[in-house]
Amino acid sequence: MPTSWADSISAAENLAAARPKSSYVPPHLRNRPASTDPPAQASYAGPAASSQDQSGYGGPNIGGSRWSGPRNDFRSGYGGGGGRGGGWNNRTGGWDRGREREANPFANDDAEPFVEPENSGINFDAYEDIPVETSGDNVPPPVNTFVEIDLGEAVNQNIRRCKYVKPTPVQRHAIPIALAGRDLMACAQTGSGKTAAFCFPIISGIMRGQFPRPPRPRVAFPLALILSPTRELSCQIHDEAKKFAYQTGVRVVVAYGGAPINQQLRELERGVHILVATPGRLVDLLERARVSLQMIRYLALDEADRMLDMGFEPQIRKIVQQMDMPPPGVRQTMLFSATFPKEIQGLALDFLSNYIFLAVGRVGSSTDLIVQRVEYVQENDKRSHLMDLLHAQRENGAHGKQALTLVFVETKKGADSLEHWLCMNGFPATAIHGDRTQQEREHALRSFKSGNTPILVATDVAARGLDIPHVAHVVNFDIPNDIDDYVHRIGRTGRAGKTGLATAFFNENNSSVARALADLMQEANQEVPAWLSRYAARSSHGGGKNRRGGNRFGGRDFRKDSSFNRGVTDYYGGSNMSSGYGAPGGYGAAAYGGAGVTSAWD
DNA sequence: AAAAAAC
Repeated sequence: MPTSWADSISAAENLAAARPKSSYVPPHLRNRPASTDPPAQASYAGPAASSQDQSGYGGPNIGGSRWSGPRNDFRSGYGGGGGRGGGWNNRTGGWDRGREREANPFANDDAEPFVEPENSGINFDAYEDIPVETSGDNVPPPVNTFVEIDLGEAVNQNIRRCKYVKPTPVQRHAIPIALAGRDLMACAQTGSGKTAAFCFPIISGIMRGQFPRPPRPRVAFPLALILSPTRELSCQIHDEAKKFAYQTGVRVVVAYGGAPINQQLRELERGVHILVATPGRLVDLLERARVSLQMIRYLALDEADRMLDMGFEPQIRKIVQQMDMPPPGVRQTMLFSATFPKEIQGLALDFLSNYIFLAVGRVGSSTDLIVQRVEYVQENDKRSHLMDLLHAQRENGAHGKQALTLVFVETKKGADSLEHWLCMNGFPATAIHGDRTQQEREHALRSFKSGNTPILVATDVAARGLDIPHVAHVVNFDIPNDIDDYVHRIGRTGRAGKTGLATAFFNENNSSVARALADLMQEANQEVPAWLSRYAARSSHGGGKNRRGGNRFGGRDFRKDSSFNRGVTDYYGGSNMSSGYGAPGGYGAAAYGGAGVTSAWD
């Protein structure tokens, strides 16, 4: 009986030699010339395995629990050999044809409307000193290159297609941890490359692993679940994951609210390995019994602190603890959060098993890539001041296109009225916020990304995680009351090692964040206006919620606190602190490639 | 106080 894809491969090759017209060929071998014959009986778990062979979750470290018991009831496999629905290839007739029909997710990458200015190569130096801290039991050592991690040829090829040259700090540490099968609590911000950090190990694990067939048709049994707080973020993770999984045979499906559910249901019925979802829609699908979590082996929660802020905790706990998802230890869980407050610590305790803690220093604010400006602007002068800024940068556009400007406001109403006002005054603006329909939201985002509408007015729906290349300028028209939101907002520019500009309109209404703002700017080596320092000194109620006590990280491993001591001496093993990439000789300049090379910063 | 999210 095949126990892994590797075994399946040799079995398939033997079969191919004997019966060239009707052999099963594992998906990742199918670009081999000799293996292009149509499979007669595609099976996800292996070649024509009998139902007796489908033994539970099968992992070596999982035996003994009810989750690994023999399953005799699986019929309709991922390969789509039997049953209606539930399979992969009911529509396309076979793996190969399915693969041919897989849209090329890289197709639009060359259609960029923007021309890179010269000398815009990635500023890797800016990341050299990003501090990284790990702690936990037997932490796998970090890697320095993608080559060291063998993710398989198909994934390696996708890494090249993505033009990733070297892993980011969070990837260097998180990928080996995840590949070792360990649970992970990572404090890292968007922009740190974490999407790839959790996608690569999941894809690799699904390719290598052996899984039972889905037990029922018309119900989706994903092997991996990725939860994220906003619809747009889910879309973005889905788009990226499809690139990483291109031609691996691993199928990625996204489900989120605001969009017609029927199309999502059809996609799910065609088979799904990795499901990316927002919590609300997923709960809906679970209650309709169209998705089952009983085969989940990988769970990733992105922007966990944001999800809790948004009141998702009940839904998340329902999904993770009250449906049919395997418990911690059986599944592998990765929890990503920009900060590590009590509530997240609680989730970590409940969702993770003997996890490794990983903290990566702040990206957006701690580098010099983003020039931060604060200007004193009275409430009534904000619009005309914004107009001045927009006029001033009109000349900066290339090829008749204006540089992209993202304007953050506090309220949905404010977003509507500012968009309207800009348009009335001849500025090509659009807006995105939670009261717009999903269609409007996606249209606004596309129009902005393409440069057709180079001004986007947004609420915090767009503050976190969204990766919009080429945003030259972020304007905090209204300064958020939470300095973390400010950090996330300005992080929409200065992406992928490019420089960016962030301007904030400050007045009396913002005095409560004056201190935090001044400190943050100082930490990022920005010029702090004297008047802001005076505000900061005046409202010196420091030590507020967002003071981090000089910690450059979003949080620390609370298990190391003396108050969290369960009497297990040295159980959590050593703590490693590594600053930057270590030996400078480790990275030849040649590795960075020429101009236009992008890194794996997401 | 506002933002986000299922129908």
